[in-house]
Amino acid sequence: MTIEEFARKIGVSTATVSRAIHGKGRISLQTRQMVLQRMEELGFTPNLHAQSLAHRRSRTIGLEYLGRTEVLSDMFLLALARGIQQVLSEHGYNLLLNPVGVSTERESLLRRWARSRAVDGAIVVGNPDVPVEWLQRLGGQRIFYGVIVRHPPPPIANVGCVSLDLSQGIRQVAELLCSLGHSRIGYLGSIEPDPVLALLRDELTARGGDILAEHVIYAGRTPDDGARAARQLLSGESRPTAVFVRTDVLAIGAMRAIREMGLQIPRHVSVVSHDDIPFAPFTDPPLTTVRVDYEQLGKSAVEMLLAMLERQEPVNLHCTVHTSLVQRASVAPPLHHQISQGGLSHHA
Amino acid sequence: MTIEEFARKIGVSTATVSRAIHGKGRISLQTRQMVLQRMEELGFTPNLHAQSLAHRRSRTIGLEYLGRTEVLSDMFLLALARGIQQVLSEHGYNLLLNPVGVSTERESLLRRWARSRAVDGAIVVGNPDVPVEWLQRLGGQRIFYGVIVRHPPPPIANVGCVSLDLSQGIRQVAELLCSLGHSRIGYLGSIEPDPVLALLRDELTARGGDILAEHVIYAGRTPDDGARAARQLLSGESRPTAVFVRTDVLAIGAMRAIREMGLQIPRHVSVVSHDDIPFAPFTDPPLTTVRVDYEQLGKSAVEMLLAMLERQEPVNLHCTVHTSLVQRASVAPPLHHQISQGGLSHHA
DNA sequence: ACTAGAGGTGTAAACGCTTACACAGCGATA
DNA sequence: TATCGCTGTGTAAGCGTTTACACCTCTAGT
Repeated sequence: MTIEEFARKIGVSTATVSRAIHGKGRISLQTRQMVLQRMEELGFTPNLHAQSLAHRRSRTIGLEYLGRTEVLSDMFLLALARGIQQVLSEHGYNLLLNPVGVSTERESLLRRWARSRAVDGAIVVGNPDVPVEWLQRLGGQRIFYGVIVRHPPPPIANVGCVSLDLSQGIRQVAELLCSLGHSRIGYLGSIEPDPVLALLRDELTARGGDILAEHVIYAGRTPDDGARAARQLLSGESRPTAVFVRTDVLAIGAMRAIREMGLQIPRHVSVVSHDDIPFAPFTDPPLTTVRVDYEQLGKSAVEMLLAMLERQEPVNLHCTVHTSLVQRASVAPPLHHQISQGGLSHHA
Repeated sequence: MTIEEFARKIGVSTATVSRAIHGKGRISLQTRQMVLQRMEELGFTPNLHAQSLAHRRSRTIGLEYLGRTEVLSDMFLLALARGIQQVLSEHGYNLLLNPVGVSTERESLLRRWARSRAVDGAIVVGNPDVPVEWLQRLGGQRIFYGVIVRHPPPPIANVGCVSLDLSQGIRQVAELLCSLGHSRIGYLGSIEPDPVLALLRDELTARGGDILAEHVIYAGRTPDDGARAARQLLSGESRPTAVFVRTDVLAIGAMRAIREMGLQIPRHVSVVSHDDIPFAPFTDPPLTTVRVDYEQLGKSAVEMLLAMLERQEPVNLHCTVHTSLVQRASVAPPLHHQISQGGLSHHA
């Protein structure tokens, strides 16, 4: 059923129907309610494409995901999507997904979206990151973007960025470990370079702890990498009493290796990690880890994007999302601490 | 840039441009190539909404997910989406996501999609299932659906169904356990009623194994539920030498409980489970489990849907996707078997 | 030489909505 | 009573495509 047919059926003009639908323009309250009610009754819904064509906007935004697909950590996408969807639905927007494909052509796909007016704007998220040149080229178009990025680029017109600020979570890690009495902490990283090491070391030294150079080791990405690195780290002479593992995925392997070495967690070694993947509460023991609120990341990105779309001008806010520690059973005071200093006082 | 502007710029009519784009209608090869080339150069992309309006189809299909959001097992959505996207992109279709919201209004949202011609068809997936009445009401519309469903409903016009056929995977479980020498097997279910129990029991008894009534226990959904159930199951007098756990999520808890009871896996008790969630290879020990190919499930649903869309008639195929066992370290011959019968012969 | 048919192109009417503008009715003001 | 302004409604011109139809130019068949 078209608007014309419907209008004739209820005895008004198409303009009146349209005004009733959008609630703007001059229309009497009475007519408006009548039209809306009869819409329900007759089941008339305006054609979306005709609307988009006339409005020159589709109230649809696109989601583009670039990058590596990882078995275990991909689930952050789910949380991200949930956040994105949530905000979009509150504003009556739809979400369009780009078809999968090789990444070399992703950029032209995005451009195509923009030019065909398929979307009013897009959220771009990359793993591990969205290349800066990409973003710059994106800025040239008449469309707005909200990107979720690891390393924020210099400001770009029409491109709003949201990134993570890891410092808060890391500070909490330092606070926790030091307050438990750990002073010699191991660092099991993923890939170099990794600013988190410096962050953590600073926070630790400010509280009397430290990360010795020989206790820093970069592992890789998989649980097996983590296991290997843990064996290496803990087989040395002066073994740290606590280990910070850069990702939960690594930590899963590391904890297995630690157990296999005959050490107990957290009795002999405490483990703290990062990301809080859905599985983290179910490791053995449950993992103390820094939660990354991907849902919030998605929400913030969409909010920035929508703000731009509303005003039709770059609101080039660069905002960040904080992290925070989730404490579970994988940490405890160090063994020597309990004995030599009788210090259970640090127990929460 | 509109098609008119572009056509004028390159000195042809809009009709010619359109014919070049779609490669149908009478147009000389030479002209066509010229137009396409100049499209690249000038960066003209036809307006999607105008196209959809004129074509009366959008080459977009919707994805509707109904149901419970579970922490750990939701990732099946990711695999599903991957499969869906894959097939869609091969056919040049886009994917539209319904905004999140309460499930009571989901149906009217779907109807709205259909009536507003936002999508040509939709994939519907429900957890745990899509209500049959729903499907029946869906069938009344002029749009096609591909639904992923646990219990296939009676045939409905315009609604193609794909569901899982669990029998193959379950048979393989029985084969594996019996060939290893297990004869008394425990069943740790999730929620009643559960047809898998009957399936497994049949396959087992056909091979000399069995599930005693006192070895059947329904746990729930979470790892903690699994742990509780495992303790109950294995603390009895005659404890089974192997346990089939209905879901990996339950198994994670069950395995922890088993370890805590001082039993070794698989030395004292073998564990086989179902779903093969991404984490399954990383449990301790890695879980032997039945893989459910969600990606394929998504692909099949889309293929059915697209077939209907092409021919514009119900191809009411109801297809199924099979499962298959993935063997990992959580199974071994039973202890008594190794001793009393010296039977390591069953080791693969 | 004339026509039939086919291939190539252009013109203009849809597609189903929005909205600027015109216009009718009507109470208030002069 | 004529004028103004305001409210509510209708008319019609877009929005940017597709495609049926008309037209023109060939080549081939008679």
